Amino acid sequence: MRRKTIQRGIVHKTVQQLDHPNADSVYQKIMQDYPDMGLSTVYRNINILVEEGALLRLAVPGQADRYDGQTKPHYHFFCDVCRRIYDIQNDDYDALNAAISQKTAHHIRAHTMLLEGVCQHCHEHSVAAARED
Amino acid sequence: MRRKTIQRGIVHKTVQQLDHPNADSVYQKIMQDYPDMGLSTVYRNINILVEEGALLRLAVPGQADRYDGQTKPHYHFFCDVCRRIYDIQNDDYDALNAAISQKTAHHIRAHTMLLEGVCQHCHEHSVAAARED
DNA sequence: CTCTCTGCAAATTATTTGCATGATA
DNA sequence: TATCATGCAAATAATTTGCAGAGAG
Repeated sequence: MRRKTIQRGIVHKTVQQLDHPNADSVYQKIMQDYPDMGLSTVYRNINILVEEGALLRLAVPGQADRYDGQTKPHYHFFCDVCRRIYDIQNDDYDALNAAISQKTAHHIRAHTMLLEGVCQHCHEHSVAAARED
Repeated sequence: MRRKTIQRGIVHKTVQQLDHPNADSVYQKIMQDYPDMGLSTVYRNINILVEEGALLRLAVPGQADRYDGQTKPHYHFFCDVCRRIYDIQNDDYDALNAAISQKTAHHIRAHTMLLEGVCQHCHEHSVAAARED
């Protein structure tokens, strides 16, 4: 039987407090309040939480995996420039869902779509930079 | 000036011959015909080809990166059960593109959407297995 | 008291890098 | 012949595992 531990609760709460963190960011944050927790405990509990469906694991190109503690169905957008992950909610989520053909797959897991490109914020930055040339 | 090398051509061709391979699969395949090529040469040239846009890098959860040598715009579907990657073409590609709101992002890079779930093939298998119980 | 979980250190996997040598413009 | 690329081995980064002891049921 699997026990519910203090450490797992802390890991879960910390992932939810941060913005799509990787395992090391979670560890660093936890260290501030509980300096005795080990990195492998963070990894072990993250894996258990993902297995239980309490966290979502996001694979991003060329980086450590990120985690998401949000439980409401949504998708993700990864900005190639700032490497931030944005949640795709509501209208956009519904539109994408409607477009997914049942031919392709039997079942698309909620949450797990990852789009990739340049976010509005970074785009405006690059346009502004170009004007200065 | 970057030179065009024999090895880079071999790496490119080999990725195209295989079905969304990881770097090691590409290396193993190349070894059969060119046993003197080094693994780091495979990695180095894969990275150059990705940078040039000749290959696409796909990050999948809990595994080594996969590569795709197809240049026509398309998206991807990763089956959580068999861990195969399927290309999403034509009709489905157009429908997904139409659903992507400009609110979310300035520009979604072609090719880079990764859906995740259970493919038709694995779904039928699991239904058949359930009938036998 | 038993058995799971933890923290640490060592192991593993995927990928990158330093360097002496080989190949190409 | 000056550079750039290669192959090898060592280095690095992310993650997992083995194990002795702590803690919960």
